[in-house]
Amino acid sequence: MSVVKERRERERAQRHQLIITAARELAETEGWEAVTTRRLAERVEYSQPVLYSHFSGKDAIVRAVAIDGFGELAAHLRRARLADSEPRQALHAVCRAYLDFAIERPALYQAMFVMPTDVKIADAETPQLRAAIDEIVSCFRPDNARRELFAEVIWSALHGIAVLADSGRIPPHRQEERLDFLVTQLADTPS
Amino acid sequence: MSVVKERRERERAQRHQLIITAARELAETEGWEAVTTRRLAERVEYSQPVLYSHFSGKDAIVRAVAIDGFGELAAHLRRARLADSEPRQALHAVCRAYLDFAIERPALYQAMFVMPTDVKIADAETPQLRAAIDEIVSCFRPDNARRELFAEVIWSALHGIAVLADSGRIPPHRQEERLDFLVTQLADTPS
DNA sequence: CAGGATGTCTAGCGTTGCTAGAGTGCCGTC
DNA sequence: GACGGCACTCTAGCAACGCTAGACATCCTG
Repeated sequence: MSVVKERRERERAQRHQLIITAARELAETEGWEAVTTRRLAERVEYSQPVLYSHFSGKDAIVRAVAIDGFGELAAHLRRARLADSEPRQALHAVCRAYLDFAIERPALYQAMFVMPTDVKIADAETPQLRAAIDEIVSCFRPDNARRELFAEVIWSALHGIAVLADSGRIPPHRQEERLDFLVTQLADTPS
Repeated sequence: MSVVKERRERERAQRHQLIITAARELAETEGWEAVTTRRLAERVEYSQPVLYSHFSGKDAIVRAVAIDGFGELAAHLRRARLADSEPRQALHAVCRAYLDFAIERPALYQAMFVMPTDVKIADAETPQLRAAIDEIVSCFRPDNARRELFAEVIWSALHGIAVLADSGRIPPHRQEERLDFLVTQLADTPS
């Protein structure tokens, strides 16, 4: 492979990422309804069709943003978990980190978890998402046979709290109180 | 007011509801992305502009469907709660009823809780939604000072379980197990 | 230096939510 | 009972959307 081709591919990869970050920034500042292919193309200073040489369509761009987000979420949760060694506090820290992540990047969080994408099971298909959830699982002892189930329920609760607060359906204050209650009740498990 | 005018208004109210139910049926059979103003107009056998004489726009139609859903959800939960007199079992029954509702009418549930509407705080503005949530609150003893908070967290968890299962992010089987765990852990509260 | 492949752009298609203005028919008044 | 006016509905069209075809330019290869 020639040197030129390598450079081309490198530039292409850069532009690929540029599109993703541009879409994300546009969504974070003006909301996803403002992310149109025209505005996005203008933002990356190319014409519309180049978007389609990188992604199969707009949905694929949103999905790419979401996958980026999964990786960041996993890192964010891992950092929180390792900061506290006590398992009980670790769960608390991870849960708080999850809610912080959702609240500080609402648009990114939407792309990851509420917008209609076909990112399915939190498993092999998207290892970053699997890794993020595993951070919750890891807060329980390895010999806990039901820790997978516990993590699913805690994740669900966190997700519910995040989206219902974001849409104003539950009052945004008292999030800390809700978090305390959730962890207190779900942390000490019978088994 | 003349008799004719009354009849007109009655017919108009009927058509109003016809639009709402048509939108809902279309969404439930083909998904919300298939609900366009043209298809909806064709379905109610009128031209597009009549929709705008009833609703300010498509969003308002979705919101009307959602509000209808809130009322149904409230009735559904109330029925479940009153079937069991034991408070502990009542909470279990209400939670199961909530998940059933979400799973059996996914499109309606989406309009109510995931699509971007400006239905805000679960309070005065939309009494039907408030009534639905109060069914969860009512599962706790009136002298429980924190029952409002408990209900919010349980609602959040139920919502999370519902949407993550619907989008295939957590395996759809074992919903019963998750429900059991949730109720067992959150039902007996310290206070 | 020509030929071909690669890559980008202009232009446009079909569909979307929504609206203006024409047309129609029904009502209440004299 | 004819008529003027009003309420109502429809046809037609706008701007913006996601997406694509085909022309044009640019660069590497033989």
